[in-house]
Amino acid sequence: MLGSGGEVRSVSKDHTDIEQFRAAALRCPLPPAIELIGERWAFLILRGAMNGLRHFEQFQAALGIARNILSDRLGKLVAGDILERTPDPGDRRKVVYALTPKGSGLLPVVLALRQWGEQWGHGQQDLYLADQRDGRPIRPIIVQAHDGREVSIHDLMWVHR
Amino acid sequence: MLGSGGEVRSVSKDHTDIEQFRAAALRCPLPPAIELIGERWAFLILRGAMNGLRHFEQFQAALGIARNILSDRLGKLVAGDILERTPDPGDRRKVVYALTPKGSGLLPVVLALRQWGEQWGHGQQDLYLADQRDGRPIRPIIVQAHDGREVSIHDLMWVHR
DNA sequence: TGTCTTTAGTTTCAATACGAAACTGGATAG
DNA sequence: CTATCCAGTTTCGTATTGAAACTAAAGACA
Repeated sequence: MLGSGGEVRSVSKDHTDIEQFRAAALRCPLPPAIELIGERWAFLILRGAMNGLRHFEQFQAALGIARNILSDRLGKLVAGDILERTPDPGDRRKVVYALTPKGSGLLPVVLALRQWGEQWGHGQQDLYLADQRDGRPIRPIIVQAHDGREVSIHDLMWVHR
Repeated sequence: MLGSGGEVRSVSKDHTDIEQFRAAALRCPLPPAIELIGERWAFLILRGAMNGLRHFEQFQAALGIARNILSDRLGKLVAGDILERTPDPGDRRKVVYALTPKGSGLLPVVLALRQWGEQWGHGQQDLYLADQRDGRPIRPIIVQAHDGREVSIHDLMWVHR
């Protein structure tokens, strides 16, 4: 909020006010979101679901996660309306965990983090995501102004509604 | 990968192969990225840094985090080249934690998660982010095809380089 | 100068979360 | 009818977290 470094400019030109930050943080959507998907494994389970994993045993084998933790995380993701739990109609031993619309809504988050990791050298893959229509790779995920220009953190400011 | 549900279509039309998923996961940039910023508090520290927090005591007071954990997380973020630690030139008791370019690169991730939380009712704020140039709010962060069309998870496929 | 305060940690110890392995109970296959 | 599979749960040892007190260096002030 001071505006002298690598951060978003504050709408008030005051010096950084911790009380102000704390007040804003109370209504910020980030902490509840992090509580839902920020726990260890939750994000990787989400990635798994986005890549076709559906059953308990699949998640367990693919991620190598302890069964009790997997059970706990799947339950929380279901409770948070990110995954939907339904008995498999073809085999009643099995259970299907599928993304809800809310869960699919996390795709930009997952892809942005993946692209960031790729860009900064945290492993790289011989796989890329492409549009099915034309087979061309998707764009990097960026922050855009209303007219589509890419904006950096320095170009932003907080505004009161 | 089965392609019948809410996930990215696999380039191979085979049934979901756990071995294949595990192999791909080995080179996936997500797990290392999550190891860096997926720990409890790390993401909130990052948000704080993006909003002008600079000093240890500021982070502590703003987030209400235990001092030993804060110390540990700041150290890991510095080790991961997400924050840079420098003594404050004006007051040598103080230390400045500032975003590196790599840290600033996480802005799309933070904003995408924030927008998702806002969209799905996890708290809402009377603040919004705007472009300094024109004061207009930034666009929702989306996944785009090469030509700028918005694509959903169902429109995507994995392709081998 | 000497004392008080601020800043950025570290230490200690109790509470919580995690992980590996064994176990359970219902459904399916042969 | 028996063996196997699936989705969990239980148990117990280990690792992480959190609150509070403590430390060391630097600045403020008289």
